[in-house]
Amino acid sequence: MTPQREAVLAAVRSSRVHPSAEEIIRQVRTTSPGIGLATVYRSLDVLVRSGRITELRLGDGAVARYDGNVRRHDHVVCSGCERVFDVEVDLPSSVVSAAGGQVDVDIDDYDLEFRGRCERCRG
Amino acid sequence: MTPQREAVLAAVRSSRVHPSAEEIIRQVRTTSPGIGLATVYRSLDVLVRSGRITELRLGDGAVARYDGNVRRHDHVVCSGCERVFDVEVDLPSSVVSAAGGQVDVDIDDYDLEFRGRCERCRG
DNA sequence: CCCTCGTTGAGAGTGATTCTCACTCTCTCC
DNA sequence: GGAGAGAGTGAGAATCACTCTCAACGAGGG
Ligand SMILES: [Mn+2]
Ligand SMILES: [Mn+2]
Ligand SMILES: [Zn+2]
Ligand SMILES: [Zn+2]
Repeated sequence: MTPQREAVLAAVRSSRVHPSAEEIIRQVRTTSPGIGLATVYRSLDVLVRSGRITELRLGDGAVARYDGNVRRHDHVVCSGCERVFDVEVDLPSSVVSAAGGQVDVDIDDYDLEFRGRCERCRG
Repeated sequence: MTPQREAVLAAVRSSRVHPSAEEIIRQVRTTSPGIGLATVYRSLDVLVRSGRITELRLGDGAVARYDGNVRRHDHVVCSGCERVFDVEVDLPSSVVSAAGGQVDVDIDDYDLEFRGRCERCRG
């Protein structure tokens, strides 16, 4: 762990919005102004690989978002403003085994993403 | 519907592999050799907007994949070979309402993606 | 025929991410 | 208290999947 990686990790952990790389870079540069773009992307990769953060591809998948909460949880994405909210729901294991019963794949994980309109985007 | 759009639709519908744009282009060019890249992307966009096909962002989300099956169903992705399989599971509506109860968002849809290793990639 | 307009194909452009490379640190190990 | 090795860095070029621009085309209605 280098100072740059610590700074990136701190930025991801302290954010509540599932930030994109660009948002992370802006945040990190407030305290480490000289950090390079490539270093931030490399740090994110190192942190994801080591399980300290999670990478999310939500919505149209155009940009990666990062999550400092590595406990299993799911997300709700507003289709208006694209904000991402955390939810903790539990998918009955019968659903997972039903899926596993239909294809010859050992399922070991899943991602569940809900979509809808938030209160601001409803009106 | 122009001949190009028909050709793209036919290619997506006849594929069983949730093809990417590149795979679709290759297939379409076997019967319509002159079709342009931009036309294929535009056709895919038209077909998605009109609800005749679905766009999927699976796995790392780097490339879009398309699905001629527009009935609601879910997918299992092999983390070894990245092949995509269809499954029909039903998510209890209590799970959706549990999610909706935790955030102020009117949830109207969800995507559920399972991950695991297929029989080929296990050994 | 002739106009209009939606569509097309080629190629340039875009945006997020990744790669390359010269340079700098931080460790050993004399 | 250097010397060398190796990991890590920042700048900028490169990549990749798409998206845009634009001149040309082509069906359909006067
Ligand atoms: Mn989260
Ligand atoms: Mn499918
Ligand atoms: Zn919203
Ligand atoms: Zn496989």
